[in-house]
Amino acid sequence: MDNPHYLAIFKVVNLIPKGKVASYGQVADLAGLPGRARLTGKALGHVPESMQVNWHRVLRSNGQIAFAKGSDLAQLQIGKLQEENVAVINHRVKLKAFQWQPDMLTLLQDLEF
DNA sequence: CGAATGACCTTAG
DNA sequence: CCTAAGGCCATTC
Repeated sequence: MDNPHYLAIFKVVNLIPKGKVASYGQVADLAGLPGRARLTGKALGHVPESMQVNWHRVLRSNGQIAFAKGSDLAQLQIGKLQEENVAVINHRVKLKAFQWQPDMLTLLQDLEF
């Protein structure tokens, strides 16, 4: 893990409140990496074990789970989401009800560049 | 060095 | 709902 952007990404992901979710693209934007959603996915696949990141709160822009249906990771993610009372129907969550709406002011404080 | 490959996104038809 | 085309880019082969 030597990409300097990974840290910013992890930081943003950990700001997503319990019970809410965000998309890869949204995370990338907030981390100062507009248009680089793929990098978010990349980063989440390389989380150092010394770190704890709430990767399960990150979904595709349409609310779908990013992993193949039935895969171990997909099951794990769905389980973790349901523990937080986020309903996952048909491999997808209803964004209208759960998507995170960050408050930019407090967000900037937490990020402190 | 070129080609393929993703935990992606958006627009258009 | 589905496909296709463009964008994006670190990694791996």
